[in-house]
Amino acid sequence: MTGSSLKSGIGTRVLAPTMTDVAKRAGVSTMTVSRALRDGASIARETRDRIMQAVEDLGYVLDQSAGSLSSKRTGFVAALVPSINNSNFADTARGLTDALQGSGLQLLLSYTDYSVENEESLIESMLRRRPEGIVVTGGRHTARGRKLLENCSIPVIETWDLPSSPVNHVVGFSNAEASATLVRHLHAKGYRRIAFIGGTTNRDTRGADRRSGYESAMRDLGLTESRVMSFGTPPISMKQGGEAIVRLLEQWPDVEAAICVSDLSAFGALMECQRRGWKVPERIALAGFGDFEISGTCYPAITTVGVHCYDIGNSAGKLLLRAIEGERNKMPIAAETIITDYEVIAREST
Amino acid sequence: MTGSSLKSGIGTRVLAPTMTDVAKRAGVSTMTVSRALRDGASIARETRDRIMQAVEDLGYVLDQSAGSLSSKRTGFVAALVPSINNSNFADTARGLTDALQGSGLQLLLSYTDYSVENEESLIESMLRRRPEGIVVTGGRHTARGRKLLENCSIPVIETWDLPSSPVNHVVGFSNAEASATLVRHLHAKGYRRIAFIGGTTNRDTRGADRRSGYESAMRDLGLTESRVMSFGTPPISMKQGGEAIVRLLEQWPDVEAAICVSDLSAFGALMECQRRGWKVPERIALAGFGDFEISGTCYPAITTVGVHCYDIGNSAGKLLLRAIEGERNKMPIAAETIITDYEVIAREST
DNA sequence: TATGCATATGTTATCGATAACAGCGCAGCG
DNA sequence: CGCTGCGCTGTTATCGATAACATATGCATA
Repeated sequence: MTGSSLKSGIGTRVLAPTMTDVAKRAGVSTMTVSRALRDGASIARETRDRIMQAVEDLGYVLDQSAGSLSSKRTGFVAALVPSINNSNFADTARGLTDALQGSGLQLLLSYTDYSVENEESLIESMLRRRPEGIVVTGGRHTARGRKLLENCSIPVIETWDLPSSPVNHVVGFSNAEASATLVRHLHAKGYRRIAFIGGTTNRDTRGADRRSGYESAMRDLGLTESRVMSFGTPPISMKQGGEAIVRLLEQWPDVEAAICVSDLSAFGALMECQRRGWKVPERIALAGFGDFEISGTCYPAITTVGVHCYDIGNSAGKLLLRAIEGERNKMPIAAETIITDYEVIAREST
Repeated sequence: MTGSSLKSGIGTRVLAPTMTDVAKRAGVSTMTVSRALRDGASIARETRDRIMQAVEDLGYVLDQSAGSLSSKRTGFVAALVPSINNSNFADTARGLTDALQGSGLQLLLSYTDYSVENEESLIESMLRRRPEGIVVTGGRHTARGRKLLENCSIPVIETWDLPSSPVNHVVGFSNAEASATLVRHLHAKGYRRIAFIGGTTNRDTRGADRRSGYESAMRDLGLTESRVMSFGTPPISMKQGGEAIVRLLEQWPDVEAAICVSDLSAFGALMECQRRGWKVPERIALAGFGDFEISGTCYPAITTVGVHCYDIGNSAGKLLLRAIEGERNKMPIAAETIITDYEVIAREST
């Protein structure tokens, strides 16, 4: 008999109990145990109690990987975000988790570190585990990553962006347009010599989109001289934001306002200004992106673009549930694009 | 024949290809395919190429859940952190990921929202998927959660704490002792009327430990009047830190220094002071905990306790690898406790 | 009493891979 | 020439659960 029993000392460990062990102990078949451990199945109260007791006695834990092999349901969805150390994406993850709550689906989260190569390998290792749906951040992938997504035959959602040719579903917004809106807001407030601070590469595609949105908005407003300060590998840190603002004002001392690629770099810039006694917004106005908690708390509070991170995740989660439901009923839903809201939040820094 | 083929339109989707499909196409047995897809197995170069071509043609992705059923290796470890929107835990996750890099083990991350009840259900759903190891945050669990961990017969690591009776391995430090060290540091600098700002409940056990460390250190120093301002549900936000400092100074206007349960609340308190024109550290000195990026960047920079978050994760990851190796060789390693370092980082705010 | 149906449980086949062992061909060697 | 050993590939059994179908029992209804 394969036994239960646990660490009774080094080396004496026995195999974990299986459903067969539980069935034997409860005097029923494994099928009955299987039914007892899920709900909805018809089973006598007394039998279920006996089984539960056996489960308890043996310390049995269902082996879902075995179960999903026959049921074809793994009960999880995969989500890839660039970074978990970023409250924007953390909020999206939270929105996803909340949407999945009670659906029987679990979220398995991983982070790409803003690298599409990492993303590719994560997509593959996630798909190996047969998730029922997958949520990725952004619309840029490696060729192979994209192919994996296209061929995986489960619902795919790209978030935080509006890819020009989506793989499948999309929940996001135009970072370029949001950035342009911020430029127009500053312009309306009277600022003309507006600069942009961001990272040196396009690794952070949303950051790159924000820069291009800035550039096109400046052109549209007839402000031909665009001032882009690129500094540091994305995502740029608070500290790098501080260094960037110094360089910016060295290079273009006449700049009146600077838009930073994110609130974090804007905050770094703001603190550096305070350190140097440069008044914000009098000497230089500062704006960020993302409405992180910090930008509403700091003094002066930072003008930013509020993107609805939680909603992105939550909408993606709900859409995913519908899509997975569709798959299960063999009635796949058509690809959808959900565009989420954003708004300029004017604060003291501009 | 079970086919490959993908979205050719709604409803016409076919089942994902299996290893059998690949084997047929390459004219070999499934066993040979299985060998080709792993490394180390002896296989003819030409055969492998043919198989890889078939894999490519069909868009085949290995089904690991099927594989791990027979091999008894799922190739992943589970990690539970209180929150992902907290750079301390994000750093720990990063340390873990890095340690696991190249080991063939993948990290599956989930967050408990600082709730031991959530933790319990996450432990169970993780264990259902048969991870090869599990890392949890803290030493407090529900009774059932603890039992699950004790009986799961895989290596368990509790982090960020030094539980009095650990389940198995531990990688952490004493939050109480670290907090006490900070109190002594402030005392040495001449501060006497030192307060503590934290949340209203013990939900955040590490926060609670820091408070008790503060209290015992104060007693030890002969400073009998301890001033604890509890405000907000843990983890307390920046904003709540701001409100708490105001209440603190209302209640005890003579307070000279305040230790906040984390850098985030300390930052909130600092900004509120600036808003109100209260000079830091002249009117009130502020210290935090955790050495978040923000406390080194803000102005004035915040004195804090640097805990080696990344190292906690990294050490836990390395320990886990050794432990899993031990399990695989049927030579389980003995329970270890690794105590990580911390230090007071004195900055401008005190 | 016979019929029908719902409830409760068991039996058998199967999910998709891998472990363990077996077999085949060929090179090297005595 | 036959034996040994290695490199490569195939066969069979199996991992632990669930789907699908079969069976048994009890009760209501005609």
